[in-house]
Amino acid sequence: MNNKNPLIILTGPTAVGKTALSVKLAKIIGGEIISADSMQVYKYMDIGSAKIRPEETEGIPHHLIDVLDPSMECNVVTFQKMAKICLQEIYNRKHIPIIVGGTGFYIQALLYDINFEEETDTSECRAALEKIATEKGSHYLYEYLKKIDPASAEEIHENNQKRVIRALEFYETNGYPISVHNKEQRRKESFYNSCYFVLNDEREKLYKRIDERVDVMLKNGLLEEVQKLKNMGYHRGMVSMQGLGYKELLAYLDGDCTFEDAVYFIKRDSRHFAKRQLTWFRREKEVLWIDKSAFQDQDEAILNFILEHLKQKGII
RNA sequence: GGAUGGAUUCCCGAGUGGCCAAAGGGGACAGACUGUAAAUCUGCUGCAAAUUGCUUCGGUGGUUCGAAUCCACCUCCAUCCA
Repeated sequence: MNNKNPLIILTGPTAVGKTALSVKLAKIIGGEIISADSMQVYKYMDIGSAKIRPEETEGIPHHLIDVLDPSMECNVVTFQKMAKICLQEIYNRKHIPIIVGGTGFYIQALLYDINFEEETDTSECRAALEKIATEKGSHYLYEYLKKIDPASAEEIHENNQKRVIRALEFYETNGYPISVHNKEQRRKESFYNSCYFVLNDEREKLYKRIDERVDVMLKNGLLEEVQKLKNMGYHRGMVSMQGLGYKELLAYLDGDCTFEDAVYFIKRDSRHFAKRQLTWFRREKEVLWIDKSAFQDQDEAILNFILEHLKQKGII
């Protein structure tokens, strides 16, 4: 048998219907939900991040939602740390953890227990590199990367300044190339006895649902929510305000585009985001795809499929 | 009824005789991703095949060695004058 701890992952592109399904699943198997969502971690960002409402949880514990102030910066490492603590507590309660959310990178970090080097504050180093980039151009930085870490330079496109800077930053704070670190971490096997489900639907239906959901969010007061955040002092420079729906509406409120444009951008970028999520999940190993249309959108049938696999794995 | 402007590849839009399957943008599609990941970045987009061939620029004819580009007529759209 398997002496690894059980872990269920239920993910999929934005707006497929993860949340509703996850609550049903949790009720059946006695699970607790850990959100793997880079925006739902933040407080006050309720409508735009499609956060579950208290009355919808039906008593199922939800973790890592509303835990950070939007002025803080959430990243994979902080997520991983918080999630591991949650997991331990859930195991202590003899419950089964269900990871629900669309941030593939966060899920990966947790599932493979990727080891991130302990780094002290790198913001100074990063700022210095960003300064060089604006002064001397990103090409200059890329040439530098070629010298100190040719393997990374090979993989990272010159135009991808953020990742070039991160590779440089890693080298300067840890003293060895990030490509070496990544190579080691890539070899890892799943740390848990896991079942990784990706809920998906026909592209056309998914896109339609995304567009409609944006309209619903607007109707439910998304603009007011963003205005409130703006009034509280949160601004576009913050990581939290990079979220879909937030950055566009902030641009509108700052007078950089019309309201119609902002809505158009939110819808379009959400669709693009869904595509990127799908690309990510396709690359993950041992993923169980759930095509909603193959189940005629019947939650019961989908749940049976899930339960079947959980039994096979000995999780339930 | 008259005058003028326009109709370009999925969309917007450049192109005004050869260097044009046609700039650029958008969308669509595909991909990368290991401390910003709802971020950031890349590729691709007429059809079929090794260098090539075939079908495209509202329609039909014409001029020309050669036309998306010039001419004629027609259709539709926009604005203006009646």
